[in-house]
This record gives sequence, structure tokens and C-alpha cells, in this order.
Amino acid sequence: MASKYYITTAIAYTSRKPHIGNSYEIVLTDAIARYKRMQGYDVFFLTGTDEHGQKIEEYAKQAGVSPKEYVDRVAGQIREICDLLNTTYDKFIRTTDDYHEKAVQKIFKKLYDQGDIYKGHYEGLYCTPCESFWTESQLKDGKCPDCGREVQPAREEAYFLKLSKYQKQLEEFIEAHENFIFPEARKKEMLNNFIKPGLQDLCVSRTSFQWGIPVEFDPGHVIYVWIDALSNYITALGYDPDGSSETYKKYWPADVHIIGKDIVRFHTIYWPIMLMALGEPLPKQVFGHPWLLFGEDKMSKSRGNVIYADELTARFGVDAVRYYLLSEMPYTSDGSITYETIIERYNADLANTLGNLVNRTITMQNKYFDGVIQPGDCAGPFDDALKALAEQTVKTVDRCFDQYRIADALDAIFALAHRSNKYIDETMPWALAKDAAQKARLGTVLYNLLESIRFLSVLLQPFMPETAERIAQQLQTDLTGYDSIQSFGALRPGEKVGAPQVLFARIDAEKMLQEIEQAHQNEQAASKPDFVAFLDQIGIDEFAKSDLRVAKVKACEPVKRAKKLLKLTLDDGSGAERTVASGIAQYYTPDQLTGRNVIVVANLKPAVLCGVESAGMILAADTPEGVRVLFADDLPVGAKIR
RNA sequence: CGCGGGGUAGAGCAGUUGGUAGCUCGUCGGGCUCAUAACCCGGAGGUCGCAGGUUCAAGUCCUGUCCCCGCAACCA
Repeated sequence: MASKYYITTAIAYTSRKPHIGNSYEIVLTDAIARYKRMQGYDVFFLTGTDEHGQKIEEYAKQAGVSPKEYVDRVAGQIREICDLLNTTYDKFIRTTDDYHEKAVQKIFKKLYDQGDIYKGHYEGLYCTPCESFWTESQLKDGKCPDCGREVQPAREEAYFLKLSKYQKQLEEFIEAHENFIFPEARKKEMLNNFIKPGLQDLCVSRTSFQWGIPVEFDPGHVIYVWIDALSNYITALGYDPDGSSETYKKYWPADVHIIGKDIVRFHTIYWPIMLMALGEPLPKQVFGHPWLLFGEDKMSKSRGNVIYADELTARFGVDAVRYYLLSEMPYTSDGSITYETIIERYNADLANTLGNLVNRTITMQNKYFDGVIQPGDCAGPFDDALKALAEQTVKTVDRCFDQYRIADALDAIFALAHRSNKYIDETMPWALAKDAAQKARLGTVLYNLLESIRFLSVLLQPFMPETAERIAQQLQTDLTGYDSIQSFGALRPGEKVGAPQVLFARIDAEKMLQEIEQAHQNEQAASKPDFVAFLDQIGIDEFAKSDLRVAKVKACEPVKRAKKLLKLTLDDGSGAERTVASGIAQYYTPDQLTGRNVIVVANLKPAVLCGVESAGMILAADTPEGVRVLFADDLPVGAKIR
């Protein structure tokens, strides 16, 4: 019986349409799933969407629809993209699915009953009108990010998961299982940064919003993201604390969770501990992949450098997009995408190396033998090298997949294509064709080429399924299984190949880039710039509570161990020095600020940032180019602003 | 002194246990004509961040130093 292989992606958050960087993960996972299936594994491939939470509640409100309607729409888009990219997930779970919600409630109850979840208090800053808790880092200018009003320290009831209880057990597990966290560097991060310093119990419920799975036995509490989202990996299979399905028993534990590097922490700390508490086995491996950047930058809508999967596939085709994603992503460092490099790889690898190889070979087979495959037994020089590489490539690809070195696997496959092109030059079939005595040799040369191309076609299935299929069609062969490439020479003489067809038409780079540029200009002209909504009205009395003053920067220095902070020493006219920390280190050097007059919010409650006591804040504006401080050089120090 | 990773040809990257520095793209030159102006071969281009040290021998080990990145912390 075939061994099982359970592989998952992270579930995508349904806040907005995902860009191509977000889509990398499912393509990567799909390639692995397809490869394992080809090898004969009984694969279960899960993906889906994470649909609860405050943010979605807010987006829905802004859009003027119910959270459910909102989430249905985005989940639909996400699923469309998965299908568009030709991914072969076996199940698409949504955290709003009925069975998931029920199972999550049961999980929560079970953990509570056995004492791993307890009721405690959540401390934070509370905005009464909004009925919301915020952490300090969520605040905007020290006030509620929603309404801009004051917040007060407060505490509310909440449920907590006892991480501390399982800390030791988790640490031992990670140390004992070499390959649990992949790549290695992430493992060190987790151990050194989080686990060894000590785990704090995790808040797993909220009362500040409603869009979530309610705690069954305590209405008003909603289950917070961790237990809701992470459990998808088991609820999708039919996990039930009262007795799980056969599917669950068969596939769990997961062989690998493929996730982004940003959520490694949740998958290697919270998730294992939840499973330990449930008494279920832990996943065998968590692979944190890097990100895909646009050039050097993170993709973001506000920067206007977002690329979407549908746009790319419309322009280059699904397989070319898959090829690019899979071949261009390095193993640990972040990958990069630009239209220039896409076109370059498309032309160099897909059109020239691979497409042209297939085309010239099929053409010759038709031209010299009317398409009929000849026996491959008239051996000559160069044959062995080609055969050896073909067989070797199968092993190399296998080794690469074992370590998730997908780009390296593709490299190996294309090395075989290169070798095949070289073989054509070495054997010079067109010269053999001119000599009737060499007919058998010519037949064998072409046989070897066709067989090599067949190897390529089979090996490419996980990466470029349509292309693999089109190559097989041109060969008119049904030998497309993994077992058919274990040794060279399976292709049957006497059968006929089909007509040549162009796999990847070359792209005129300049023309295409112009088109893209044009399309983006049209798009930008059509869309409105992002606009930050105005806050609710306030009275003059409320505004008068803010004490804004002109102050001179007497000294300025970077804050140690802080990337974004500058420490400013101000003369605010009071005679005493005032120290303010400001998160503008990326936009200003100390020199640019020293001696200048700025506007300070003088009566802001002091706070400690990275060890610096900050009394007040500097006014600055958010602009597309970054943060710009408001200077008031011609105003007298200490002047009050109203 | 928070933890970790990295600085190698114009660009992007490999370099296992120390022993002539490689790959892809680009560039220059040559070859071929079956093919999608494709394919094949060759050349140019690197004092392997910097400074020391160990060694017969160091990109590869050790020390110091500068810079970049990830995680954490942090944009009052």
C-alpha cells in the first residue's frame, strides 16, 4: 500500500486579494504535492482561508457588507487564483465552514476542561467608545487607532492557554527532531528568541469583536486566531475530540506544513503545544519559505508595486509563471520578481533551451523518418554521456525535493535540456541525414533525443504540468509515469511522433515592457489614490486638551538597539530639558534635526521606548516618500500652537 | 555586549571534510544550420568586505574590524 503524505499551506487571510508573493506558497506546495503523487505517495494536499478577526469585521464595515459576505467574496478570489495557477489541492478549508467551527469549539472546551486553558485577565489599553482593547504598539499617536480618542489602561476577562506548562516538552522535542524546523536558521531563532527565555501564556479569546467562533460555554467571548486558524490542519481531516474520522487517522500527522517565514513562530510553538495538550502527534516538519519581493522592495499596494497572479498568467501563461516562481526563489534569502527578469527567464530557459530543443527534435523526426521512431541500438560516441545524465537527473531531482530545494531541482532538469542541445551539435543529425549509410545511426541519435525529451517531460510535471502534457502529446507517448524514467530507453520504436508545435513563443522584451508600462499608467489614472479617512468630529474643547509647542532640538542621537528611533533633547521654553523619542531614524539623521525648531505635543503621557523615557511627540506627516517632520524654524521657542 | 545569517566576475548565486575559484544571465569572438534571429564552443572580467593569525597550502580554520539582512525590540 502506498505511504501517505499530508502537506499543507498556511491558510490565507481573507482581508484582500492576494498578490503574487502570497501565491508563491501554493505553487511551491503544489509542486511538492505533485512530485510526491508522481512517486506513488497517497497525497493529501490542504489549503484554504482564514476568515475571522477584527480586521475583517472592519473591512466589511467599510465595504458596507456583512463580514460573511465580505469573506465569501475574498475567499472566492483566493480560490480562483489557486485554480488559475493550476494547483491540485485536495481540500479547500474555510474557517467559517460549519464543521470547522464546531470542531474548534470542541477543542477549546476540551482544553478548558482539562485545565490547559484557564480564565484570566487580559491587560491592555481600552477605548471605551469603541469597546476595544489595544496594545501599546497598536496605538496611533498614543490614541485609539479607530477613533483617535484617549485610551485607558484596563483589564478584561480572557482565556489563556498554558504554554509554560509545555515549554520543556517542546524544547526537548525540537532538540530531538533535527528536521522539525526548516531551514535550520529558523530553528535557532525560535529556540533562542522565544522558547529558552520562557514562554508566556497565550491569550486565546477576545471580547472586543464578534466576528469569530464563539466560546460555547461563555457567550461574549470569541476564540482568537491561534486556536481557530491553526486547528484547520486537523479539522480539515475530520478531527474530533470525541472520535476522529478515518481520514484523520490515516493522514495525521502532517508530513510538512509549508508556511511563510513570518509565521514560523506560530507553527513551531503555539501549534505543537496545542497538539501536545490535545494528545495528538506533532507534524513532522515545518518549512518556512522566504518571501518574493518586487525587485528590492516588499510588495505593497501603497507603493504601487503589486503584481497579481492573474495579470502575470494572462501575459506569460500559467506554466511560465509557475516556472518563474519555482526557479527564481532562493532557498533561504528572499526572492525577487521584476518584469525584466521574468521575460529574460522566459526567453532564455523556456523558449530557447527547452522549447527550441523539443521543436527541433520533433521536426527532424518528422523530416527524416516521417515521424516513425527508429530503434535505439546503433550506438555511437556521446550516447552514453547523454543517457547517464538523464538517469542521473532523476536521482538529483529526487535528492533536491527531499530538502525542498525546488529551484535546484529545476536547474538539474534544465541541465539535461542543455546537454541534449549539445548532443545535437555533437552528433550532427543533419549531416548523418545526407548519407544513406548512416540511416540507422541517425535513427538512434533521434531516438536518444526523443527519450531524453521524454525524461524532461516527466520530470517537469510537478513544475509545469501543462507543458509536460504538451511535450508528451508531441511525442504521442503514454509513457508519462515516474517508473518510466527509471532507466533510459522505454520509448517504443515503430510508434509515430506528432507534429511539432511551439511550446513557448519568444517574447519581444522591449515591446512587452512598453505594453506593461502603458497598462499600469492606464490603471493608475483610473484608480483613486489611497486616502486616509477623516476621524469623527470633536469639539474645540477637546482639541484644546492638546498642548502643542514650538521647541528647539538641542541634541539628537540614535537610540541604541533601535532601528527606527531617534532620541531628541528639546528646549521647549520651560527652562527644563525635554527628551522625546521619535520613530524617524530611517528618514532623518541627527544632523538634519539638530538646531531646528519642531512642534511637540507637550502634554502627552510619557512612555518608555527601547529604554528611553519619551515625554511627548514630534509632529510629522505621512507622505508617499516617507515621514516628513514639520519644522517651525521661524517661530519662537515655547510658543503655544492652537 | 539580545539571537541568528551573510559580504565571491557587470547582475543573481554555488563553493561539501583547507590543495589549481565555478554556474546562470549579460558581454566579446568563433562554429553550425535541424530549430522559436534559436543551438554549440571559446575569450575577457574576481587580490573571494577589510586587517591580522594558524598552515607547506585558506573563499574554506582562528582573532579583530566595517557593512548588509532576518528575528526580537521599537515607529508618543
